[in-house]
Amino acid sequence: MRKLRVPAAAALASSTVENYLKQLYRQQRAGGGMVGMGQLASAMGVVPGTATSMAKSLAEAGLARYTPRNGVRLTAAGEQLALHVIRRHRLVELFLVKVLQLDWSVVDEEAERLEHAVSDRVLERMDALLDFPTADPHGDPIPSAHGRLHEPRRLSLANCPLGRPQTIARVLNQDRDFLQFVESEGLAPGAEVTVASRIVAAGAVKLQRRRRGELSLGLAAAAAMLVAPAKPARGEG
Amino acid sequence: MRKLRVPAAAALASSTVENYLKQLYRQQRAGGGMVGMGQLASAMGVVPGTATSMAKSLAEAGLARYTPRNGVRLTAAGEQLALHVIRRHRLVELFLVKVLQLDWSVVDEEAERLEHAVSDRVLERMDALLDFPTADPHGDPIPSAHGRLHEPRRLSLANCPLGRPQTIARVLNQDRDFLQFVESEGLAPGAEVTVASRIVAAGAVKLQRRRRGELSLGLAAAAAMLVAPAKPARGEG
DNA sequence: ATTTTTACTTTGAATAGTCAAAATAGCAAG
DNA sequence: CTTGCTATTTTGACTATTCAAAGTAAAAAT
Repeated sequence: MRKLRVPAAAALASSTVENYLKQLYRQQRAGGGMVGMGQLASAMGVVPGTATSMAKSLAEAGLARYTPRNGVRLTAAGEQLALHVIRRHRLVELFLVKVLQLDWSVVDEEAERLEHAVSDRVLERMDALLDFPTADPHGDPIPSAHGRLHEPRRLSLANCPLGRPQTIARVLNQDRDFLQFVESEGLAPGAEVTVASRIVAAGAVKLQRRRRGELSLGLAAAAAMLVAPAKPARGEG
Repeated sequence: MRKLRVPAAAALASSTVENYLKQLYRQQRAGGGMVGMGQLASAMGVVPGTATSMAKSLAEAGLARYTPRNGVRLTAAGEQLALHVIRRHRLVELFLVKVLQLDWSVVDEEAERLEHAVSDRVLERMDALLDFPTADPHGDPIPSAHGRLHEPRRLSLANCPLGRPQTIARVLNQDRDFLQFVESEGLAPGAEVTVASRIVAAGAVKLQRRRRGELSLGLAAAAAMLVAPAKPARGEG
């Protein structure tokens, strides 16, 4: 008799571990490779010693590689798990907005708690009910059930060409107030804007909106708004 | 300057504590008052020593009264918290059935995990989306947001009058196989049946269903099916 | 090169929740 | 009363996660 084959995603991680994985995944995306204990610690809101010991545990569990005084990096297994957590998070976010009508500025927060409690069974239902969406309300792509993630590289309002209409594709900053501002100014994903000018020295980006007139953004804010070249609408090309 | 007034339900309990409260609430309903450490322990699947120490913690937190060698009993505060947990559980169950189309035989299980992760904000939305329901898919009444619960005392298939049509009102046993059986035999809440006879010595209850003919149930199963006298349908009174 | 800084690791301790196993209380029989 | 049984309580230990604070290595600065 052969052993029962257990699904790949059967690895059970505590929600603490899930959060570390998620964070590590982000950081190693952003930072290119090894994540330092200092970064990890401050991102997780713990003291550095805690990050060190968690890094070791993850390594022991085969979810990460840890080199003292150098950093951690997820293994393939760790990355898969991270992607599953991210999938849960983003699907839940979209679900909360679409089905429960919550404001997009709060769903990140809510999903943070729910992502650890949603079973595969429930997740599949949400996925189906939402008609297998590919992005969450902030424009963040949703990993597939198999842990595959396609992140198109995009320009932002801070570095896209001037004078050409752009569609807001993704908002990187999940801060509540920021999102509320973005929404109130009509800059949610899907909105169309043109960057009129940039004064880098002053750190300001001047936008031209479709029917709302001008708006100035700080450079940091502009960099958090990813865009895609707008499809020329009928009668405009 | 006066202190900010914090909402009553602000007490934060770990999910472990929430589970103990829920369990305690049930047991002291069923058993009349004090709950013994043995009962609590076996209901929670822990050793008696663990129950003792948790009982003490609950007492320290003001959620229960604990008398050594006698038992625990929830305080008013503990009962309120328990009712909030039960509200979350039951609302989530109904949501899973109605919105996510999960089978009622599995929602108890799922709600067990979600009930600790659903915020008030999310819960209110579910409540509204479900149009403020008063019972979950098993017929269990849903406590109000203020922690009030109305449990009509009901007869069961094991003790209701013979020969009179009854409507299934509530199924007390949440066991997956049992629920699947109940459903497949057309005995879900809302169904109408008549108890034809009871042979107590043999522990058997014979039912007459609307258009499905006879069915025999064990006494334990019958006792788990609560009923209400059926409203005489038009043309039958 | 030697010092200083910064980042990291280690160590010791705390909390929540748990178990195993030893100690004990209360009661039931004799 | 004394023995025994059962339910309960205690004690000691263990895991996961965390912090504070002391120790250390590598990099930066002089």
